[in-house]
Amino acid sequence: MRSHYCGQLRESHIGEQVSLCGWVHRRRDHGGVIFLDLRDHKGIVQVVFDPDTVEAFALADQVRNEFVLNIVGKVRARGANVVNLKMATGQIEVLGEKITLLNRSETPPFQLDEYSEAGEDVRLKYRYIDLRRPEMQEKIRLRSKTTHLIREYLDGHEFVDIETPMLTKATPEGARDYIVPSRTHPGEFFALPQSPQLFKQLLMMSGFDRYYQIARCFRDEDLRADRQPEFTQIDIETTFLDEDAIMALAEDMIKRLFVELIDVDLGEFPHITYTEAMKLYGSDRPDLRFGIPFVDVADLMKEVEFKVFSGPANDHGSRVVALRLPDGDRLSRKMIDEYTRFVGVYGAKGLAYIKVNDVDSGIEGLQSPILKFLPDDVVIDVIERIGAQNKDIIFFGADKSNVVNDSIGALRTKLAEDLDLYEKQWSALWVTEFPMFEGDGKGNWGAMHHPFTQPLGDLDEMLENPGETLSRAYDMVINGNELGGGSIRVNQSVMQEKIFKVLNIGENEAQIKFGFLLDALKFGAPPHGGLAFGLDRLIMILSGSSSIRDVMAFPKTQTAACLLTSAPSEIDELQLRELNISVNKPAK
RNA sequence: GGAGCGGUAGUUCAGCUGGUUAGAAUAUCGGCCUGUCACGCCGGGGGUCGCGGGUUCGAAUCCCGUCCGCUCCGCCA
Repeated sequence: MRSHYCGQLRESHIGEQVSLCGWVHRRRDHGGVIFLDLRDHKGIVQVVFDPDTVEAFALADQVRNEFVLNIVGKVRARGANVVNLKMATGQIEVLGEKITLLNRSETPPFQLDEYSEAGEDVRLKYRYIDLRRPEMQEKIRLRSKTTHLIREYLDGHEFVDIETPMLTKATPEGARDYIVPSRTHPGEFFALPQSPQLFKQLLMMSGFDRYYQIARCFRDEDLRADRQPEFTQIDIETTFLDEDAIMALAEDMIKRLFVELIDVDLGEFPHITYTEAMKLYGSDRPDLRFGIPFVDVADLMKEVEFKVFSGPANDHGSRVVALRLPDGDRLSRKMIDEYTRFVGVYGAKGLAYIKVNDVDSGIEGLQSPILKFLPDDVVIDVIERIGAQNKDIIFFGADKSNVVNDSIGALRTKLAEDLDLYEKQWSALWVTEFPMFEGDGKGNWGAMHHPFTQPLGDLDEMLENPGETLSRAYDMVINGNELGGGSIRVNQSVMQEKIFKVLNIGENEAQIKFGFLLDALKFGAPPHGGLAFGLDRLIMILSGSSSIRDVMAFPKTQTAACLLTSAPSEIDELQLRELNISVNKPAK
């Protein structure tokens, strides 16, 4: 039926008879001549109909947008005065000889041209039409190319692609599970996997040496612009490799993807420890496309009444940092108010700042609502430490450490975005030596990565001092996005038991939840480790998308619903009975 | 669970200090047009102002509730 793609026709085809299949992108009727722009996924070509070809002309008159046609015609050069340089096919056109109407179309719910913008809800309801748009075609095709290259790379490095179950065991750790009722075991439930974590570890114990899977994962948590309940991981696990070897391999793979897909050389990834990342940027996924590091000044302010920053008392677990924005005089009062509101979202109770008018004039050269609350020598010391220059604005965060890190860290990236402070386009790095545990301040510990991560250092010391214990975990960060992460796993049951002990998971509980893993560790479990990348986020970055939904063919809305299929939906009474489920609908 | 923005024609939006018949652009339909390419010109049709309640002589507009979409915090690795 088809001899050529619409978008592929060029001057080299002039004189050829072609048969094209596609959708009517636009129709221009000039009475005596009709132009149809025919579109397929390769692009658009103009087809001309002349009244001499009576039948085809009559049909071209009837045709409307998004009708599906087969057109037979002859490629010819356009006259010099009607060449369209905006079109890839603009040097030629097809003289239409015959139209076969393959299908009609109702008027589309939104216009498909590049000049119209439809709301996302309409686009999602008619996703099959939205995906016809070249922009969406490009993103979904980029995704396909990416997974292809990943498979090619990993296959070439002796990785084995192995599928793991989707119906699996609920794990109370981590995120909320999506639950599937079991018909054959009344009252019992499967969970959809949050990640293939334990299965891939078991596969290492089975001697597969190197495993990968492009695996769908599920987490029943609230959505964000970069988070969907159902998402895809590039899941990787290896045996007998240490973290440096694993990072080197993953880095090589990602670098190749960037070169081959978007022609970007990411360079060698610097390594930075978690501790340093938090100290300098207040974030475990710092955006290093620009500088502006935190400068700690708490020691200079020991004697200062902390209230001037609206923070809590100067006690343990708090932090005071300064952030130096060069040419800060470009910020209006209104913008500073806006940033004050912005940090408030993260729990900061205010945003103190000092404007540096003339750095050589001492205290006289400074301007700030907080100056009157601070001893002059303290202010001068701070200004000196941060290396202030004229026109700078110095922001301050003073509060509990996590509030300072979250709020000033977010302010740092927000300033970069708003003021375009980027010094380079790409920044890829590794963050290493994450803490093993995070506490709630009441002596309860949770695993920061997951409980199967190996701690660094002595195990007895870990039991003594969980808060100080680091781990053999690592994250890859690109432009401030956590792209992936992993760790060297626990492969000895003694170690695993001690970790459970810190997590206050009793022997019984551990047996019930992870008994199969603890058993497996006793039968010759080799050293192993790996990592997982968020495929969706990777495609977002590669395609420059601001929403994860734009790189998924059929994403869900913020309430985790599918506007296309109207899922989730109620099910039959009969289905419920078979599953031994009764539903209590919440009162509306 | 919380904060913010939005919901008006098929679509994108204006109207919102309450007051005749709710507008624009585009799409759509009809007519004209032989070189356009976001064609042009003329004419027409098209509205549960998200939904429910309230205030009022009168509500798209004010108030309360609710649903939906988006962004963010919490949550989530």
